[in-house]
Amino acid sequence: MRALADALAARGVSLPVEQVALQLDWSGGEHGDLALPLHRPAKSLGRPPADLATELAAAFPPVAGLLPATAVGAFLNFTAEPRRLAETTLRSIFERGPAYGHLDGPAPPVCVEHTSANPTGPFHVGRVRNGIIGDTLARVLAATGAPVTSQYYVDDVGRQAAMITWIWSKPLPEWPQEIRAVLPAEDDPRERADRRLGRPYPAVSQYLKTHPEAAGEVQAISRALESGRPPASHHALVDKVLNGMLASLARIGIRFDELVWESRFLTTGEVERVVARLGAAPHAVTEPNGARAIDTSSYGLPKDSARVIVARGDGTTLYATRDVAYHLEKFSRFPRVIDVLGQDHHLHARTLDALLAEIGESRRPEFVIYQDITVPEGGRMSTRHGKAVYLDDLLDEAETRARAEILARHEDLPPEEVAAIARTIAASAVRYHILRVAPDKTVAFRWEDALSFEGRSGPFLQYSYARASSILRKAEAEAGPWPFDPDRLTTPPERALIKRLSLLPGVVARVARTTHVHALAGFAHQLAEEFNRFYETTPVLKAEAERASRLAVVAATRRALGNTLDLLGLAPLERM
RNA sequence: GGGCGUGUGGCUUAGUCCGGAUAGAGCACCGGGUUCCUAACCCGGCGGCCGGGGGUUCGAAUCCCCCCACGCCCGCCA
Repeated sequence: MRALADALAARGVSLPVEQVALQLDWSGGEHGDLALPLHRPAKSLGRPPADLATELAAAFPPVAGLLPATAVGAFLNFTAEPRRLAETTLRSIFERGPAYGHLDGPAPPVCVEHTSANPTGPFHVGRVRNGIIGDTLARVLAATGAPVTSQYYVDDVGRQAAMITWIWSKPLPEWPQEIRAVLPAEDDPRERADRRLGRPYPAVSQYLKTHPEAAGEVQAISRALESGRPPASHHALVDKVLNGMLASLARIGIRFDELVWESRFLTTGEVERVVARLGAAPHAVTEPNGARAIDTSSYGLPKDSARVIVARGDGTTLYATRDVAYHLEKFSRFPRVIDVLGQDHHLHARTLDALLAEIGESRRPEFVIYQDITVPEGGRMSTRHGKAVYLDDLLDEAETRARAEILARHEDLPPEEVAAIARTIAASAVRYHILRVAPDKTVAFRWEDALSFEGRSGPFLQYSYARASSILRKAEAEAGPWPFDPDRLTTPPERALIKRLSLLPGVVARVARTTHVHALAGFAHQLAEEFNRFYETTPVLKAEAERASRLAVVAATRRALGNTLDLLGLAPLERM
């Protein structure tokens, strides 16, 4: 299929119209696989487009793997020769196996930083959108042949982390009453650390607004953290909360190659060097109170935020300054650097760009910006405003429902297997539900949608995979691999399915280029849909002459769908 | 006020970067389908002046301009 564009371009030159190749477009419709609109060239020739189409169709030389070009109205249509498409597609899937859909590479090493939520407590669904996008992007980039490193930037020196240490370093009797009130009457030892240790956080945040003396204590801890003398319990505490949070993410398949602790850049002196470089920068200014700043008005930032403070009068630094140090380190290791950020960080991204420019750094991270997840009452999901749905709660509910669905279908499965399948279904439902929406679109969270196992959902993909597995399981007595005869794969559902299978590598390439991971989610649904149509209309095990060839189609679909699930971070299921 | 983003059937959305044929899908609703490989499925139907207006073009959901609505950001927080 790829060769088609080249073949046409080569011939296009010999045709009277030069810009032919530029008009090529995937139509994917009933008219053909590739369509060439001829309105423009016809106009420049002063001829009716339909005439030109007819003439070109007749004159177009045969191309290997293509049916003869046809003229429909003003369009010149090309269709892949189904026999050959089946042949090359199935063969490629069987040869490449788990790598089908992957590109040959190599591609330059890339760093994907995502999630990086402050270690202050459990994840709500809004925060998890970052990880779902980032983790999926990392998987797709790896499939292009790039060595990928995913990073979680742990802010262990900021005010948020200081708040956690502040409250937990006090003996319980000394806790302010309004904070203590949020603790449950009895400690549940089974509770994970992020939930237990993060529980007081919203109350602390509230309390500090009205209690300056407490805010002062937190400030003191903050300074201690920045100066590299953290309270004894600090690191272990943050580590515990963080590990609880990571366990939560692991439930939906999100994982990290590296945890990057922000404190590291302070202790190595890298932040200090950044401050020095910024002090010597072209637009460096010093505020009356001794704070160091950069005037970024020449970078087109909104004028109200044109002055970016990089160090306070007391010498302590701010998030943006430390982020510069972090990015310099990333640039030293990776030719390509991607940051996944919520839209509330958009201004920060532009500020970071400006600061990098100020110190003469020419490289920039690529930002993948996504919009909020909102709640039905309005506004975005937020722990502090008490408008949050926690990932664990959502997954727990999804598991409960999945279990009921499984039990309604299978009475004989051992409980452990039911539980394992339910976990997998729950994870895919939640992950897919977030993944399917374009990142620049706000997601309005609704329980009934997030818990859907039907239609455009993760479980639908898994169900399709399970159906394919089931057929192959039943056929196994006769053992694969299945030889196929392209001449026996001629029904419309078969052809449509095979065409879809052939598209996966192109989708991977496009997603890697655009970072639009939701497009892969869309492809997965189309593939599963195509397979289900095939499944409903085309007998496989009971077929006679076509049996082996159809089994090959099922095996190829199972493979390609499995690879796609893997790229999406969803687990395949042999039965469900 | 300034900046960024979004607006597509009742609801959720794809397509917008790179303009082309009848704007794809899911949910809901209506009507069908299981002696046959898992009905978490399939088939059919209903439902769209693509926020509004202007412009460019043979052709606009897509490009340009203006307006409206909604969300977020505009800290010596992160």
